[in-house]
Amino acid sequence: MNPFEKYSVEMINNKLDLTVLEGSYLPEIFPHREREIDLMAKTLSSVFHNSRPSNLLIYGKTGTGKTSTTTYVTKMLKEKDPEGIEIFHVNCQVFDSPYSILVEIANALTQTNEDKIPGLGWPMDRIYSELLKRMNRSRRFMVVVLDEIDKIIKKNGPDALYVILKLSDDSTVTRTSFIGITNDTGFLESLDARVRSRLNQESIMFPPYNASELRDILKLRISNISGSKPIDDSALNLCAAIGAQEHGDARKALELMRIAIEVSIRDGTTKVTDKEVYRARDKFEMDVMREAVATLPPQSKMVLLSAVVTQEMDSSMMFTGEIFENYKSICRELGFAQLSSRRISDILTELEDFGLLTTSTKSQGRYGRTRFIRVAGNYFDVKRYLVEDKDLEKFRGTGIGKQARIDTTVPLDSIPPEKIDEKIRDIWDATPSE
DNA sequence: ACTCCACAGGAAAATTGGGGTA
DNA sequence: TACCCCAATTTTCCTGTGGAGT
Repeated sequence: MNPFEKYSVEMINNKLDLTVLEGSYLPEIFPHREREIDLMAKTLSSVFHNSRPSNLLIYGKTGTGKTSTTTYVTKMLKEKDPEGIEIFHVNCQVFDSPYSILVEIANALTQTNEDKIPGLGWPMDRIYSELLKRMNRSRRFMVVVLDEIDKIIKKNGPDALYVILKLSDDSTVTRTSFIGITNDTGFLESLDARVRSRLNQESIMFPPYNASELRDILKLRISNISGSKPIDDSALNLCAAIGAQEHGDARKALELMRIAIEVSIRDGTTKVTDKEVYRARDKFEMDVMREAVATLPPQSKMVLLSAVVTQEMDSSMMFTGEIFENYKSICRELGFAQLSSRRISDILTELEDFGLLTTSTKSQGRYGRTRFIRVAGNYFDVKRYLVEDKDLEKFRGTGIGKQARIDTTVPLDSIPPEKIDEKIRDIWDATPSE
């Protein structure tokens, strides 16, 4: 018997479809967001008076419904006038330079089988004029949603946005408006005045949900689940409470509920109780960490491995220098080229951003000023994820450039140190691409 | 008051590899 | 094929810094 039979049958028998609890699900009703939706609609409604809507800046913490309400409102706007309005949603975490964003928009504007602009190689001004050419042909209102807009500034400096926002001046035929979404409340201050005044023509703040608001959201979503699984009221309240604790995060509350239901199905319990929610929370934390580790670039994985090993050797505080030293020997051992200490410093910051490390800069007087670093959460779990990771387990040549593997049939010792990088390059060049 | 450790983190140069053109 | 342009990534070089030691 297929081992999945038991579980899938229950899914089918109960007609349980949990997609309404997933992050990508776009609801039709947004409880406690009436004010925000109205404000957004009021701003965008300028298109019906044939004038360009003001640019809009939306802020609020994660899971306060910024992205989904914006998606909903813009979708409704387009429904009102499908011919005259074009909506683009750009996730700036994926497309994080002005270059890639302009290319993305230009390629989305492709009509018929016009050539796609390659993601690399073209000069910036050519992309810009090509985009303008394509835009001015369509004779429409265009609304560009820049989701996680703070990422652009963070990666490219304050001038990056200026180039993009200039589009609304230069596109004479197509009137272009921007909606920026960010969860960084200090974002505005990091902009210089000209960009700020352009972007912040209107702004909407999304306040965090409180526990009772989260409960309303959960109730509404659950009522949309086709099929049923009994859910204790207290379990529902618990999800809401945890979500409220986490800066009013609806996404987390919904995700917890989804996992709790899955746990309940897997364990064959008759209903979802507090116990399932608590187990869901543990599973959630671990999944987040596992995912974060798995998606790291190979070099970051090695730095993290070094941190784990360093902490294991000496459970007291460790600092940047120790991690760098151990990182170097791990590289030697595994046959990876090593990056400079400056780069490792940045990677450590990145790992902190991912929540895998916690750091605090401390001054030790005579003994220098450095960051003290801890592996976040249970370092044994992190180590397990790393050890079972294929990048660190086998080092098959799936990396690129310097990240490729050294041929283990050639003892590392037989290569003079100054030739090692060259050797890696040779092997990489000889590696047949897939 | 002055030094100086061990870095943090900014700026600029250098390297890398895709893409275009001749 | 050789060569130039470009963005992205990494290295090199650099200045700044909090406070224990002297």
